[in-house]
Amino acid sequence: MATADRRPRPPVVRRAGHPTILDVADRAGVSKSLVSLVLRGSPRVREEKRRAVLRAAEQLGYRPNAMARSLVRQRTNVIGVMLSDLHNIYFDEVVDGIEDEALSAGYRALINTGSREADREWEAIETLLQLRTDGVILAGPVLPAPRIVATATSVPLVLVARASRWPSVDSVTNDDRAGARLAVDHLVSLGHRDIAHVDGGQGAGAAARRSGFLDAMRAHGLAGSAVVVPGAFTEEGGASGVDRLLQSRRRPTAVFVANDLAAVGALHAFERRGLRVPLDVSVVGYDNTSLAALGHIDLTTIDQPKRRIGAVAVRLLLERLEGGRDRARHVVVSPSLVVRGTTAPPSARARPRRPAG
Amino acid sequence: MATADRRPRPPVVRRAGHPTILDVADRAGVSKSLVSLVLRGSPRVREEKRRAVLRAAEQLGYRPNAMARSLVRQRTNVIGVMLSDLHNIYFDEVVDGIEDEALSAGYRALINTGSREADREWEAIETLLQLRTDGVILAGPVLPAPRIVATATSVPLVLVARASRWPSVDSVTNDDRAGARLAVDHLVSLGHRDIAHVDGGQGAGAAARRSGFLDAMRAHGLAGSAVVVPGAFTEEGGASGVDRLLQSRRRPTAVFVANDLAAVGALHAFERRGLRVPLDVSVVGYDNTSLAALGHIDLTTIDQPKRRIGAVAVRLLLERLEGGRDRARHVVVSPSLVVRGTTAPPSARARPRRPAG
DNA sequence: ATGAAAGCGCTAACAG
DNA sequence: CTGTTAGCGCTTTCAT
Repeated sequence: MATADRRPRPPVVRRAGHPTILDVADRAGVSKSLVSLVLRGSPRVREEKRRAVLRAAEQLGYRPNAMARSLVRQRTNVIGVMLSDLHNIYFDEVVDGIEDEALSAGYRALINTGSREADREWEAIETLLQLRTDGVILAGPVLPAPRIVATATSVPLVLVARASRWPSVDSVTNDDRAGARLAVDHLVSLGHRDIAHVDGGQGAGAAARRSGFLDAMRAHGLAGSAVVVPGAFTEEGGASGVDRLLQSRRRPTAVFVANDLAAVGALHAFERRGLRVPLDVSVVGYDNTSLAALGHIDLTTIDQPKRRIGAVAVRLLLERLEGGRDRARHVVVSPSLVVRGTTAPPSARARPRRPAG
Repeated sequence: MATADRRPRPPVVRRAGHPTILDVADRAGVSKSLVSLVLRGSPRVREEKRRAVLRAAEQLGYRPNAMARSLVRQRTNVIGVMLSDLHNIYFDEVVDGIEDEALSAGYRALINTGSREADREWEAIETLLQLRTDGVILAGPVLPAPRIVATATSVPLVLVARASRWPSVDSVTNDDRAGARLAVDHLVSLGHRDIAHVDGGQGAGAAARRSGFLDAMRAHGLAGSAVVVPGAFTEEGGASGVDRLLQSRRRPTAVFVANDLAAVGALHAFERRGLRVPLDVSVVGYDNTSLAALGHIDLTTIDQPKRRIGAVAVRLLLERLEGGRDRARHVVVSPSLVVRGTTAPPSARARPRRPAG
């Protein structure tokens, strides 16, 4: 009756670690297959045994081993997210969108960060891939494009917030040119004509926002007064851009800054020079991060539908994973204007007051 | 010679998926054991074969399957991080600390978020555990304590930024009472006597900061003028706290707010009433998040050594994992004062100006 | 120095 | 409806 002696030695002693499906089977007095069936909610198990299994699992504190399962299933049901920079609050909401969408499709999202360094980004991605996540979302990578393209050939991958000039890689981005246009239109409609742009340097989308700005100014017949100064997607970048602006002969009445953080830097730079926003000068940011919404900052800005961007990224992944899509897709979502307190019509400006210090 | 026919049918066709160690072995003309040895850098392999294996792996684009490896090794070398709230910038730096320390110990940190909801937190933890991460760090959980305690008995777990009253659970926190004292000492040394505290409600550490504030005031013989109004760890919480404060007969000359975000809300509330900071009133925050450091905000605050907190959390985990520690440890780190632009000596205050609107 | 074989914990046919 | 069996990809004795 006992088949035990066919195997070298049936281990009598249980490992110290987690209980396995076998422990549950023993305790419930059934085979491990039965346990597997019950645990996965198969309908064709006798109620009696089902309960026995469930009880045994409960008592043992059984917790399925996802690795073992994934190993045989050949899929993990997890989506890996390589978050280049945890400190960039822009991505907070994108990740929210990713998680919600993933969850409702039966996937989990696991995040690994890259500290905005190419090497660490790569390690993060590699970790995710070795874990065999079913797909990978790259949120704002600084990684050189060729590596991304190469990776994308072997695993479903979508790029977020970084336009891919490589048509083979899925991506979802916002329309930066359109966003810049919204900013300019808003300022022009308030009556501004001397509008400057503090750009985002090499940052993702910066080039498009810059040219969008110039196009829009041109469209309004304002090409002559359009000024662009170099900046960056940082507080410091916005501040130094404004400093440069204030050195020039003709001070703009409004400034469109490449993103919210830089806009806050700009705010501070104006403040330091004794210029009041929006009385003396109007400021528009980009992204509509939580920073812009703070009452103390109250920044007029261009909103990106960040949660939706995240959700779409997941959709794209699922299309490949479950829909068998093959051709790359590039989704571009529309930004919109959010008017807050840093923009107003240009006024007869008071002579700039020098701060006390 | 061929042993092939012992197996039902040696699969001639390779799966579509990733190449395996076996593919590499075939290509290099060695056994899979040899490949395993080479890949793990064993010294006792003939140079010739080693190179053959490496080349084959390279050509195939072989990527080890971490799940398969972990399954047999019985450890994953990953530390799971349950991040309750991705939007709380306080944790950005803590996670930096976690990652650095983990990396230098040969571990990877994988993040799963909880959206500050108990249920989702639990799912996040469960996911991590089913993945068999070697240990788990809970960053700011809102989860009911009993579950945490129960989990901690079956897997190395450390709590961050939430003091555990359950001595069995490792934790690392900052000394909130000491921090509150630093804030009060600073304000008193500037000459303030009428100091109020906008508290953090039910938030983690709020109670300790509150009582720390009261103790410190008492120590300065200022118990009589110490006022505490309810608030929360949110912008709104800080603003409403200040609103309440301004309704009372005697306006304080300085306010210690429960955290930076709330302090920014307080800043705005004062601003709305036409009160200037720090001319009319001084404000101190807590945490020294990146928000406080923005030039436009420039908040005096209490710094928590956030990266170190993260690093210590990993250390605690490793002590259990590799050092076999058994008794729980509770590490408390010291906060420090960071003076910026929102605090100044109290002045003969101008009568509060009402804003135009 | 290298290969054969036995699993790690689980799922999935495939019998009965 | 339930148990048997053969792996998933990899590590690890144990022989050779």
